[in-house]
Amino acid sequence: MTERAVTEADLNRGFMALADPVRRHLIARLSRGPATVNELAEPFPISTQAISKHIQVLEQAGLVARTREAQRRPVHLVPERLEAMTAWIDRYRLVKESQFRNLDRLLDQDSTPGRDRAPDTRRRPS
Amino acid sequence: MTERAVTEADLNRGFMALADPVRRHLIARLSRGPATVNELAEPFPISTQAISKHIQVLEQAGLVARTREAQRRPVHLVPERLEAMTAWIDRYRLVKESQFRNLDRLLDQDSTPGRDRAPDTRRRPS
DNA sequence: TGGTTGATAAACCTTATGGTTGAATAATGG
DNA sequence: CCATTATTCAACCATAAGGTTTATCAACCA
Repeated sequence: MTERAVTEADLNRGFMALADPVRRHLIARLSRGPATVNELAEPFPISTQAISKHIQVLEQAGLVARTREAQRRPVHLVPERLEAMTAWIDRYRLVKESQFRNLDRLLDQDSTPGRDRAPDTRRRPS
Repeated sequence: MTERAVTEADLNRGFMALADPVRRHLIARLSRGPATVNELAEPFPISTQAISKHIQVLEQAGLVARTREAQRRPVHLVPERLEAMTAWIDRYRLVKESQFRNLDRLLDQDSTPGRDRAPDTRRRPS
């Protein structure tokens, strides 16, 4: 079924697509079923053209697809790319707190012999 | 435990942060343990200042945090925000194929489903 | 056929992003 | 103190992102 590998560019476009709140709302709406551009645009205070552009962004990210229904172009969700994105995140989100604890040791073996621990002199907020 | 709710702006910054391949590589590197800015910058063909800015983006997204170790500012991963992002995606990626099958029926009955609210998510003016 | 509906295209504007270089800041170690 | 190391700040530049408005395309229907 054309299981093309997810590229870096796919992740760029995928995460960029989800970085916009309008597009996240569109995803949420489409998770309840397909909708046309006008239907999707209705709740938003921006123009239909802007929504159309958002849908193009989602489509190029592989998150949605469009079909043809008379004059309308119903949009529906394509969940596979979302799965690939969670798969990416899940590789890195399972980090143990102990890695933070290893901080001093990791830095010590680098170059500096400073055994005395650093005082908590974080930069003063301006 | 400082369990502040994840806001829309948090998701904006979080997904935007992951939309850049350099920052994703930084996340991958940091998932293996903390590192300083110079260490993080070393594999990349761009300036250390650029990496520093990337780290600031990740920090403002809540994905990493910095401590102080002598002159160095070791960076470590903060996995909680990544978890929140997968949680967001997981709400919508579990879409049945049947929803696509319902396409024609949904469009025929001219229903405008789920008019819950109009989210005003316009880009904020300066 | 021609009008209406649904959606996109094109041109444009403003702001954000990601990079650069050069200078400044902070802490360490002679 | 002073030089060195690590990092950030500041100014600048090119391009992309998100919005607008106007115009165009495509398909239905009266």
